[in-house]
Amino acid sequence: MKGELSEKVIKRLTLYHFILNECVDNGLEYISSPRIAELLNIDNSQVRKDIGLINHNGKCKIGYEVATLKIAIENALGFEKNKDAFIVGAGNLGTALIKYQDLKDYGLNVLALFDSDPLKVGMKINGKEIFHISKLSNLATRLNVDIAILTVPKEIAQECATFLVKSGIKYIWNFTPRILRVEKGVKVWNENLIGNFLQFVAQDEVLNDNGNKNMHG
Amino acid sequence: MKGELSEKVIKRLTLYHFILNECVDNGLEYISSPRIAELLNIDNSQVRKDIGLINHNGKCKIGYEVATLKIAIENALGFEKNKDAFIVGAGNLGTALIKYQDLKDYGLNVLALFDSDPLKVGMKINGKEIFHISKLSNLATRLNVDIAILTVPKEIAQECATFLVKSGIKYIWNFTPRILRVEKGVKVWNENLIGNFLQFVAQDEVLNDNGNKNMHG
DNA sequence: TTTAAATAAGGAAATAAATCACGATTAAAA
DNA sequence: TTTTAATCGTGATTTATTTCCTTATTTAAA
Repeated sequence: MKGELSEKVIKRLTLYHFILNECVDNGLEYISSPRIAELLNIDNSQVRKDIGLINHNGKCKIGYEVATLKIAIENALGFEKNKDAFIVGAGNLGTALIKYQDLKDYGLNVLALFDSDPLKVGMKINGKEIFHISKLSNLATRLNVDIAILTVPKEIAQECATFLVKSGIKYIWNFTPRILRVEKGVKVWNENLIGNFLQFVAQDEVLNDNGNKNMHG
Repeated sequence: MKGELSEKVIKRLTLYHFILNECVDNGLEYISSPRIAELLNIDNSQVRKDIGLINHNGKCKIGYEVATLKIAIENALGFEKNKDAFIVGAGNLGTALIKYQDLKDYGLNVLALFDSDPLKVGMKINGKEIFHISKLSNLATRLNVDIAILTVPKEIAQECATFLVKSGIKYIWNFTPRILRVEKGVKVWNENLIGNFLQFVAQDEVLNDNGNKNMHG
């Protein structure tokens, strides 16, 4: 890999990966950069640049081999490495995520959920048990888990984050609308579902440009 | 507003909005750009530039007024406009989203869900009825809805999208891992939950830099 | 075999974004 | 009142990203 991939490049690579999966389903062996670019409404040389960044080569006049490019992207983005995680907060979003097959497809393996509600503790969702939050430290150590998906109410987001860090969690995928204070060495990825979509809708109504667009968030 | 806001600016503005909400909860009246920048691990002049883009002014030596900056961001991002939407696909993600209070907080009002499963049709989730997908065209016209949240299985994503467009839908918030072909005038926002997070984890393990980071996706 | 057309690869140019630097302002302390 | 220090606002600079353009390759058609 030629250095670190930027956020923008990563997003496009995941979109290329979507397209490659569809090619596999349809039995397509090759796909060209102009074709990928057309589907995403972007410049075709950008597609080639991105693919070049992960050191993958195509064939002139033909395009890229679907099977090998797919693997190259998976390797570049770390999909092939299995990573264990906990979901903290067994509410609607937490339970939706545990049922979300895609997480597993992309190598993120959720081992258990945690909640403080005694009514939820002991229940199983999709075969994964909900433990009381007080059990998290022990289990994180025993199972060597350092990734947490935080889906608790915003009011307790910081408190939970502090607890997670104390329990040895190093990566927090934060679905709460709070900016978490964490100590050095801990990384937070803030997921922000709605912001971009609304702006996407709002801005278009202002511009009223009416071109078709495929955008990624 | 000074022209169109870039995707990156929008993301940061939503993060500032998170911080401002917390300030309101804590009774803080003013917040400075260095403070916001510190929470997000970004440059403080960037915070000022972003806020300048939405034509909001701060006070030297004091910072920005929380209440008015919050409103300025809400106006810039269109949170204050009420927008009606349908959820298409009453699976796990669809039902989680209908229960997700944040959508409403940000002005996105989900009126109903749609599914093709006869067992689901007629049920209500959070007071919102699940209709058979065949009813969508009529309801979209009657209720003047042009936003659809697509949470169906990937195998039928394109088929559904084509149907939605025929039914008058103009904005598709696409949670499926497929790139949708839509005609001119229809906009697709591709939500891609996992890609960035995994890269975030994977890349850090390679670098092992151990600085703390708050990042947004 | 030759020609034509589609494409990859990658350097160069143009555009966009982030950072730096500093003057102006202002609240609070001396 | 004067000084000090924090902060805003913004032009200039640097860095990153995208687009453009040319060359080389290769398949398929003439």
